[in-house]
Amino acid sequence: MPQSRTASTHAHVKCGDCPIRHRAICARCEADELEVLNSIKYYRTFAPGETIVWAGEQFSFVASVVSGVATLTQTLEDGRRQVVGLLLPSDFIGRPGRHRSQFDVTAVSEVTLCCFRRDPFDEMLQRTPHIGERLLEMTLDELDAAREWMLILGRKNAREKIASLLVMIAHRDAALHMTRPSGEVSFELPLTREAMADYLGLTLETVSRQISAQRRDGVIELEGKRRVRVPDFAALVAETGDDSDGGWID
Amino acid sequence: MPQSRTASTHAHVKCGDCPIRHRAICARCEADELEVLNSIKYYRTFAPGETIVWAGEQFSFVASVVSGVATLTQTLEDGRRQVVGLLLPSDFIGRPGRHRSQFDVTAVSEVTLCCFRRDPFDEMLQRTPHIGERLLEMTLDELDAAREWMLILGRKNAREKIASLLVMIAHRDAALHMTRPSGEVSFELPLTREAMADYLGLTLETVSRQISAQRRDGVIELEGKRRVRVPDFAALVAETGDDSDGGWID
DNA sequence: GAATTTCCTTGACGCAGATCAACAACCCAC
DNA sequence: GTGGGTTGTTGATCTGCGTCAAGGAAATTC
Repeated sequence: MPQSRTASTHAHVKCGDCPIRHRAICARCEADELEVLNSIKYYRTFAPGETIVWAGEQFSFVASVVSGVATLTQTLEDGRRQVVGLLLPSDFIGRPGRHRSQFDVTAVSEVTLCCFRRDPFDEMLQRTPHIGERLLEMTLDELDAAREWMLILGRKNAREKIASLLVMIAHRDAALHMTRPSGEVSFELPLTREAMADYLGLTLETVSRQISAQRRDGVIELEGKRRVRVPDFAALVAETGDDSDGGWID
Repeated sequence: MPQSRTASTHAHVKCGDCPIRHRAICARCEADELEVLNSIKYYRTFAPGETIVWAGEQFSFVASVVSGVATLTQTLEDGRRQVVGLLLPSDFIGRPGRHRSQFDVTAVSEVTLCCFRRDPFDEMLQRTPHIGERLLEMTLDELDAAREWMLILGRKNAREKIASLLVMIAHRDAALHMTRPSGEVSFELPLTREAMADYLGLTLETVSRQISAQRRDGVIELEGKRRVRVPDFAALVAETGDDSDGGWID
């Protein structure tokens, strides 16, 4: 896995009531644009399992995830499903010039979005080239993440896949508190066994078995079904088959 | 697979001696910028198997592929390898703000690049926002392609994977002549069996067996080892397991 | 608090694809 | 020509994970 990524050099806008920072909007534009942002935004909440956008659907807004977890999925005609992206708080939905979604966007937990109406947002983009640059940067991060996931899907065995997923979630979780995971780590698993399976190209039974195996081997501990405690993060990373812990970014 | 993608609405620059169109550079800027482009470009050729950029290496240029085929690859510490992207003629290497490659870029056949020196290219980008928009658009195309490939890697069986690869190559091949594949189609396979395996998350033996099987079943015909004739393209598409032939773009 | 539903775990078994191995076809060097 | 390297094909065998099946734990509904 790539060791170091281009670190983002500037902070991101925190607007109005959102507890997250809007990564799409660079801080250099903050003073001028926050007012515009606040005037065109509204919140929407989706229940677990609810579809946020269907594949092929035109979407009338762009949005940041404020809380909750959503997935991007593709489905084969016979129902086989693949999660191709996770949307966690501060992730962005919708792109300029992409008026239709390529994938189903589905809420996994209860999801709150901070939506911006499309047309005014696009206008703001025209006037504010920094935001376009920031969007390109975020898109490149997503592209890197997708390509890392291709390695996981194509070449790792079930045990390595589970470890890789846990490491990724731990990284994303730590990033929210501006830290990096190390030593003892503990986090919430935001996905069902089935969603994990769909992300990793496995069946839910295999996911369950591998989690049990890692638990037996002392690599992880479970508190309930969803809370994971990792006594030694380096040991979990060693299970991934990578030569480093990857550079999962904010 | 996504059915229709955002079609690019404008043509792309054909500069100097390059037989390809530079997709990164939008035609609206052509008049002003062609001169700059031609003043900062040079050609480089790489032999089959030669590494163009190592993962983690700083690169001093951005480039378009003029001829030949290159791969983006990732390798696990024990040598398992995954191709995470194909670079075909007119594809672009390097991104603003991404000064290091995340992946190994390797020539598969003899590859000629049209390189632009990095600093003047970045300056031109500053002055010409259209190019930035075009780069974002291309990056989004790559992201969509990567996510489609995640479905192939995670959820398709060997036979469907082979069919999907052949369909993709046929689409890319046809796009060079501004057509879409249909009816009888014939094209060159630019990859070895091993490279195909590394792209599809299979072994080379399985690739060979599945190609033989499709040949036995009359879905494809081989002329030599590398030239493929598809008597009925729709029949090949039906082998992919998708509900449509996907929208592989230019 | 009983019934239903959702989510998870574990076992038994089979198969698609990996692995190991032999060989064929073709290239280039000399 | 001959020899050696690269690439591709095919067969035999093994195995990791999918499939099918049963049941447990916890939340939700009535």
